[in-house]
Amino acid sequence: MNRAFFARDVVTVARALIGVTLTVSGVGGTIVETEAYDATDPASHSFSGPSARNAAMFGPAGTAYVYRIYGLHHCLNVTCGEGAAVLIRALAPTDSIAVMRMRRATSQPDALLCAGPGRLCKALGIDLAFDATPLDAPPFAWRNRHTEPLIAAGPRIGITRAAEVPWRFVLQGSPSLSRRAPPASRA
DNA sequence: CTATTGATGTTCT
DNA sequence: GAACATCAATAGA
Repeated sequence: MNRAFFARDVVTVARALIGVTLTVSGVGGTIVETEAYDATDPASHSFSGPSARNAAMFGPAGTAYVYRIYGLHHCLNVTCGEGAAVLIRALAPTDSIAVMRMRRATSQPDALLCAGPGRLCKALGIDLAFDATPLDAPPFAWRNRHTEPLIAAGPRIGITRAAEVPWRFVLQGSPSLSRRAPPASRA
């Protein structure tokens, strides 16, 4: 993935990331769930303008936006410029699964090691030190998908404002989603 | 299987 | 103070 890949419409990027494989220092998997947020969106951290926390969202496309949520967990986004970003919500583990299992300290099946934004960050070792760092350079690495995935769209998870906007995208049928696929699917 | 609750700290009003 | 792009453990059907 190069910088131009991320510097597009945020919904386009959110859909284009499904099926792409992301690793951090060689640990990771295939992206199966994303959500789009932009500056005109009441649910977005960027809606009320720049702040100390969301500065990365207003920086260049192709950087990480990492924030702490509920005091306990982290969430990873890829920025698309102009206050827009895609939240990476779930991966299907493929690379260095043993490392992810150790970091997560769980007996859950492999498929669930990165099934959720907080779980994903813990498995990949992502914390606030990664905020505002470039995504087109180590430790980040990307592998393009080679076939067009079957994507379903639905409402985003865990928000209260703009709760009906269908900007959550999932790889249909994946066992690694943070929740089941939305009922209404759209290609 | 679904529903509920506690943990925990930063950001925003 | 309240809200928060969450998770794991527990209780009940």
